[in-house]
Amino acid sequence: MVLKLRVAPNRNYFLNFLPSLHNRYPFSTKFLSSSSSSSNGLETNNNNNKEMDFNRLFHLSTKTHIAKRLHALLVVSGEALNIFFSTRLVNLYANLGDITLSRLAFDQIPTKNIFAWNSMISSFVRNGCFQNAVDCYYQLLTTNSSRVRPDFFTFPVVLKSCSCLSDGRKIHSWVFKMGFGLDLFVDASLIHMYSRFALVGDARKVFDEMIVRDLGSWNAMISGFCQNGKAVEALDVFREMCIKGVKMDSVTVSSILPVCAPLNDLVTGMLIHVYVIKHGLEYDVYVSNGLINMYAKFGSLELARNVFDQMLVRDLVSWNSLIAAYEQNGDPITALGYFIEMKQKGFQPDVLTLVSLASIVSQSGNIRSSRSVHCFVMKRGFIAEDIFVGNAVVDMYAKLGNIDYARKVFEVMDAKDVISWNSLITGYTQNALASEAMEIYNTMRGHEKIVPDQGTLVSILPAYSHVGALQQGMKIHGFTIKVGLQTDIYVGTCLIDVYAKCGRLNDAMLLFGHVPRRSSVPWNAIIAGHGIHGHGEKSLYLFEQMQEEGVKPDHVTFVSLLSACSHAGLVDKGQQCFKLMREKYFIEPGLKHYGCMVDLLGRAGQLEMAHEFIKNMHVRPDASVWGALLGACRIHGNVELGAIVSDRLFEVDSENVGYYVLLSNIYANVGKWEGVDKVRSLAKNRGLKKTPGWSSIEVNNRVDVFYTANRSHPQSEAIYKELKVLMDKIKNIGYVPDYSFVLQDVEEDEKEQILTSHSERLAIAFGIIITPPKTTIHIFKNLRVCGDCHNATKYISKITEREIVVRDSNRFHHFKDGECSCGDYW
DNA sequence: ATAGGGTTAG
Repeated sequence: MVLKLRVAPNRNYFLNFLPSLHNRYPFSTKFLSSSSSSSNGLETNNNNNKEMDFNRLFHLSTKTHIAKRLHALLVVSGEALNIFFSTRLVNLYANLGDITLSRLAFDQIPTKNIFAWNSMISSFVRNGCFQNAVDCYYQLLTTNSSRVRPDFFTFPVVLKSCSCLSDGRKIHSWVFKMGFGLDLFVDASLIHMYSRFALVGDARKVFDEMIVRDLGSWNAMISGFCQNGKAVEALDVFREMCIKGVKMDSVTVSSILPVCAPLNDLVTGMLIHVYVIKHGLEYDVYVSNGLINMYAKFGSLELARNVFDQMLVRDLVSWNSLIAAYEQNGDPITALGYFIEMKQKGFQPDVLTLVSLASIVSQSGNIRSSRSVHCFVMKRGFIAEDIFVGNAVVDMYAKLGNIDYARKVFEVMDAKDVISWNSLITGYTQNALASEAMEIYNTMRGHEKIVPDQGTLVSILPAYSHVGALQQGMKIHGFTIKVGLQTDIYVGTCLIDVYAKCGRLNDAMLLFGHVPRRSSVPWNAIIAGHGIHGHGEKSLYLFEQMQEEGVKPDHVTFVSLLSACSHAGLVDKGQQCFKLMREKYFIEPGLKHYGCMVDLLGRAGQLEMAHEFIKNMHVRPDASVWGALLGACRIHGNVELGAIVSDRLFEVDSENVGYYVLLSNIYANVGKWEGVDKVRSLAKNRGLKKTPGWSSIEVNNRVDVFYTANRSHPQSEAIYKELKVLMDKIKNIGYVPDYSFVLQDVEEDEKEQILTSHSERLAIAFGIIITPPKTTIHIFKNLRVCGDCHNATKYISKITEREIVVRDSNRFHHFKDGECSCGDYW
């Protein structure tokens, strides 16, 4: 049967009559020779309409299998060798995303002209095969035919595919030698290429040497600056372009929009939006996506959402941008809603979606969802491939407090950059695992390629503050000066915190004088620093000064301030601050503020008032609030209220051993041993173990740690001997052991032994042995300092004529000449 | 039949 094509074939013809051909292989020359004469061959109408018919077929080929049938048809009709059609096939397959077939079609062309070469090269580029594109270009250069030379069309594509700078420079010199340098397209590509390798200077040089420029040239230069973070230069070129009367288009707009936020220039952004609406550019997805991102960065979620709603066509970037907009503005619930909607609309999440998703999960604190995100990411192998996703997952687990998982993911990642390390270090610091943070930081310093940045310092410094590692902190201080980060407010603030928490308040103050202080961040640190040293009046003074300098206090400022008041016993001032916070600065108190207030009233002995205060709270009190009141009950020996409070406390947190210890303290203090037993068995039944108390001291760049009643330290014997001598001496001048701090119901001499082996005393004795006379001793204790140790230390400071600075989990105690800076109020 | 310049991240 012979088919005669009297009319141009349509889509149905294509689909219904050609499957057998397609199955037999589109490129076979055997098939070609047999088909031109034999039974199942096709005859095309050999008239002048032939080309038009194939043109239609090219247009109809929207899927690879249809394209293959067209290819087969070309073969059987003897047109496969036609250079026009075969070149179009190369492009057709490439546009359908099948670069292998495209390449095959190209290879089948016996005599390739420059059109064919250009098509092949650009096909590679369109499919992201940049190396193949460059290889193909070099192949073109070495081809025998002297007629086939690169032309104006060749260079733009090749430049786009340069994966390294040396290729780019080589091609630039070719362009120059062959005289293609004055072409608008070629020059725009050169500008683009140099910008991609962060050589904006070279790009600018090409731009400046251009005699004629079109919109594409301006766009290339503007985007070159934008993508290298040179926002000001980008806007300058943009303005110059406007002055020259060149009208911007959607490409200009989508390049320039991302620099509005870094420049904090919402006005320019909105003016561009107006222009966009006026010229109907909003129907371009790039433009609308750019607008969504810009508004999101300014926190204008409604405007971002408006742009999104008005879009006729949305792509993955639109969805990602909207999801990230809500996620980054602290609304994970809405963000998650859009993620679900996006999936319902059939969009496949990509790496950027997952980065947002990980943050959504950590913000909403949902541990179960974190597992599914992790699985999702693993299934696609993203963790190994994409540093961004891996880091986001590490960060997610760290923020959820699941630091072991964070560590596991970190270790599975193939490639790690400085952010990966920072995320893990921050994870450890924020979960109060300072020594692990320090260990990771030290490992990181072992990798030469990883250079610590601002984020690294901000992640490790709080660990040093936490354990009082002054010398390590000072090392970092030196480093910041070396790399020019000493004026960075975040690093500066962390250093202020380190000095303050290591007992060097003067140094902290000195540093405060050198850090830019227009933001509340350094103020909060220095106010808190004075607070933990018991200098409440100074904190209040600094707060006054802050207001005078026009710096707006935030909720952290008030936490620092209120806790400063509570440490110094400034009850009235504290209450005034609390009032000021709400009435002048319209800050609603959070749990931390309430906790400070309860602490403030409770320590001052206003237990009932504190209790009333809790009852009137606007939010549900958590363990820290009840814990503050329980602590006050301990100080003032109020057993009845203590029992009531602990009931409330164990309702919200039954896991924290510290509170059981506190309650048993209250009972032990008044000799109610049955109460002590009850609490102890309660804690035991719940499987809780007492946190071991330890104290540390940093001498000569090393930190020695002492555990209560432990004799494993190499100088243990000398330490206990020294303690014996000290105890005898201070008893002579009036020290009387206070056995109420001993929880065990044992004989008196045993009680004294227990008190003497408290970790802070071991550390102090060690300090006295190892440092020269009259040196100040700095001790760090992980729990609160024991009342009897506090008393003993006062006497020790007197007889040894030493200053002893003890930092416990709550505040500082400066012992000097038989007195403590806290005035026994803590 | 072939060409340049564009949006999202930890």
